[in-house]
Amino acid sequence: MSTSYAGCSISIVNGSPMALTILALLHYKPLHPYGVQRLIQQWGKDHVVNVNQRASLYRTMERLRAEGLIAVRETSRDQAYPERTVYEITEAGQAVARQWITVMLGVPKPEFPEFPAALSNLLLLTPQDFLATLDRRLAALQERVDALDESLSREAGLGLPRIAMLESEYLRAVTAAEAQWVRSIADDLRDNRLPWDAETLAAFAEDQAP
Amino acid sequence: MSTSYAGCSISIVNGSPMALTILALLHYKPLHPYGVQRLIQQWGKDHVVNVNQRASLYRTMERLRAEGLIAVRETSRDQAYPERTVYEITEAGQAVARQWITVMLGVPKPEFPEFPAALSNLLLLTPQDFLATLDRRLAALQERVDALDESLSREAGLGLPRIAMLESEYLRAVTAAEAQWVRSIADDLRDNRLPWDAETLAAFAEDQAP
DNA sequence: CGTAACTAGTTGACATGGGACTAGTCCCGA
DNA sequence: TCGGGACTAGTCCCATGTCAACTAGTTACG
Repeated sequence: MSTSYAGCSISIVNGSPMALTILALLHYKPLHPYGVQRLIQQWGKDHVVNVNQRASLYRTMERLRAEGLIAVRETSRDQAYPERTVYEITEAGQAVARQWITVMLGVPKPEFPEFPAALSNLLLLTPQDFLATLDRRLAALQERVDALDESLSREAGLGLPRIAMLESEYLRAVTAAEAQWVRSIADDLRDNRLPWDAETLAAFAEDQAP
Repeated sequence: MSTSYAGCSISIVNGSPMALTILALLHYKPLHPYGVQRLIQQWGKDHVVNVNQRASLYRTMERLRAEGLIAVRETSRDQAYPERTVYEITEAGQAVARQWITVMLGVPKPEFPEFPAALSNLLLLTPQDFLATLDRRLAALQERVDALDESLSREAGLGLPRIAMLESEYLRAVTAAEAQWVRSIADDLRDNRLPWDAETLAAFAEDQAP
């Protein structure tokens, strides 16, 4: 499951938050899938990895095993509990994890979030509806920022070093920026600094694609 | 394909950038799938909707048709070209589009981008590697901001009203915020304001999960 | 003692994204 | 005039991710 280009063999499996986090946790100690889930929740990382739906978790770990990045250490049956398969990371897994994290950090991935897509189809709404909706979003964003601030100061209170909180710091920064932008647009709209001429737009559309 | 709660029937199909954009374009005029793709590219919206892979486009339109949000207007065969199926929006489609856009604007969707996930597993890297990687990301982000600035000023030059450029404005704002954060972290790291004590972290991990 | 919540893992349906492939048409230059 | 490259239009497969439900045993609580 790997191709080689010019002698440099690269793994085909592409990184994902889920897969990287699993490798990182197994780097720390061998675990069974459910243990991975609990650790992620315990360390409060469930804001960066979607681990609430276990389906992806089990599927991803099976995939990593098939690729040889992790290996079964033991399958222990604790009384009548379902069988737990404990995995450990392989050397290949350690190398790939380092490779993935480098790419994920260094290359911003083009993503297609819903909000800008909705923004580009504003003509379907009235300015009044738009304004009300922006206010709803703003409130939700503000809540998120507050929650991040709280968890940041809680973790700082525990004496955690700053590098251990960078992901929350980052999320806080971009969420706050989004909130600020939304607020400025809402203000412009309220004060009539954002002319809403549906006709001009329609005319442009006619022009461009007859 | 719809459930009703307390008499208020809501559609099961959940919105997506792709689906909303299709409905919006068909609201403007009937089109066949390939025409939708061209129109999106022509209007420069391919930064907010991933339309380069046609597979999703055809699948989504088939789904919308099955749900009754769009309908086949005609299937015309232009000489020896493959058969083109032209779709038009239905009344249900218009209502659902308005509903979707309200939700997509008003409710920030929890997303799990790669960057924070990678940030939370920094221990796999050396500070030197991390710094080099941040610089790569910063350069890429700066390029994006420049490209957005350029397209904004080009569109403004054409006389397009500001509401027609909100999505680029938004992307510019959040991308610039991300770039600024990355730069500040890189600077802190360079000036040793970001202590990198792997041992302290490991000790914490031991404490929390024995 | 019963029921609710937790532990663990599984399954199926469905959506998205990337890449490749077919197959015909049109244009441009050697 | 012939061949290559670009465009038109649609299809298929694979990998991955998300949601929701289902099983089935365990612990806790009233």
